[in-house]
Amino acid sequence: MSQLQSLRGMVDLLPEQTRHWQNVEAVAREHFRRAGLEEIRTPLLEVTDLFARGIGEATDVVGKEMYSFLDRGERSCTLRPEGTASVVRAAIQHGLLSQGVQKLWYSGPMFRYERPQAGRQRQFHQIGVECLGASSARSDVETIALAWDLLADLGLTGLTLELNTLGTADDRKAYRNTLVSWLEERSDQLDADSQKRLTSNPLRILDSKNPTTQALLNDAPTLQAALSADSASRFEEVQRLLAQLSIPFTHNTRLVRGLDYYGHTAFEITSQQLGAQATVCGGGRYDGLVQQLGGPATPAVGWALGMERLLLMLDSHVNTAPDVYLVNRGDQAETAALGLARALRNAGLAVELDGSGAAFGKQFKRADRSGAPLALVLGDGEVTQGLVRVKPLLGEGEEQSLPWRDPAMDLPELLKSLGCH
RNA sequence: GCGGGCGUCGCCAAGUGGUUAAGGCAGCGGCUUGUGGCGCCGCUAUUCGGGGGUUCGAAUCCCCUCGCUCGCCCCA
Repeated sequence: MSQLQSLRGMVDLLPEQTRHWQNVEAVAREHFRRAGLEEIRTPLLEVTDLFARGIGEATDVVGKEMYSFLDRGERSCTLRPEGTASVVRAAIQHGLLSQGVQKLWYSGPMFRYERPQAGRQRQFHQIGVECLGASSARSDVETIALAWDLLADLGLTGLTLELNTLGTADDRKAYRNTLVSWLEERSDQLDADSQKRLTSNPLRILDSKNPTTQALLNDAPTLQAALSADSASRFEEVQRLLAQLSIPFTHNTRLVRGLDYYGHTAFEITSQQLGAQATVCGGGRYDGLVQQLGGPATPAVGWALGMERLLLMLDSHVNTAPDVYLVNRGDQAETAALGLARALRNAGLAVELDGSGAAFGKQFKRADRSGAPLALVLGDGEVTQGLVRVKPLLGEGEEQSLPWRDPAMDLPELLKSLGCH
């Protein structure tokens, strides 16, 4: 293929898509504003060590999916594969954590070197929320509710909130041992992948998609049973508060997280519409991360949602029709139209200026297709008379001629008739 | 990293060894410098993702390669 094209898994967003993106971003921003969150923007490129220490050396994300390279100063750099580590790094670096609870949101591209498929790209985009410094079950639920309400407001239906607790690091360690010994006795019934995970990452076996493995797991010991009393009652509280807010959820005891920093509350919001990559939003509590990255012990909870996956589910129609379509033809008219379009735009109208100089008939066809409710018609005749014709395009309605000679002088009347103030 | 499916114009798509590569949509021009959503006419692929091979002859068969796509894995 000699044609230049984008790198595998790196996708262009054309106008047809960017309209939808902007819509989602605007709704999200509004929800964040109401919830008292502020935006943080961090670099796309970070020191590799940040992710190795933050996400976990043993995870797939760090182990085989990062875009890492040496820069000209021989530093190992990595294109961020997720947002949380960077946000935490920035909060530590700038002393934000000594200024009370930090409620932050971010959005932007993330990079993971994976085989692309439905809902999965190498450059993908997340919108995320991090709440640093809050430890209560209430803050977990407030954070979850923010995600839930945002998705609902975007018009998404058929979503499931899956909830679980991962307990404390000690809880997981204890559970890991019981699970491994239980599974080892039955390792002949496990699929090949899961047998491998028995040593590398046993908890991942819980969310295996292999049906026979899943069937086997029905009788396996649960993390639930291995929970300390504190962890268990904390989880009870989270569930109670969600019920209080009438947010439906299912307790999925097999829900685990791929990133090492999660503990206690973990959740995913999933949809059947998405194919294999069903999770549109995922997150949870990560009380140990800040300290692990060299900051003060700070409890935290957050989530991230995948823009591409979200947009796969959205079939909204965004109206991009201009307010008026300016039909113009003739030497004087074409010059005058340029000035009129500019003046109207500066007054706040969306004006599509036909630049073709084509026959009036052609221009009217385009005016119709543009979806504009009104056409303004300017020919040399109008210009000499100091007029512009205003013609309704949708339905019937009278065409009228309005005076227009100089934008600064005559615009108010014209605008008024166009429905502007 | 492993498996399946697919690659003909910006989009959809016919063609499955015989040679001028259908058609539709969109676009552009014209009928129509003066009123549209309709209609009619014309233009828009020296080429079938790329390279090599078989053949008198290839978009059609073979090999390699690139890409897309779906699933595993992983995750948002």
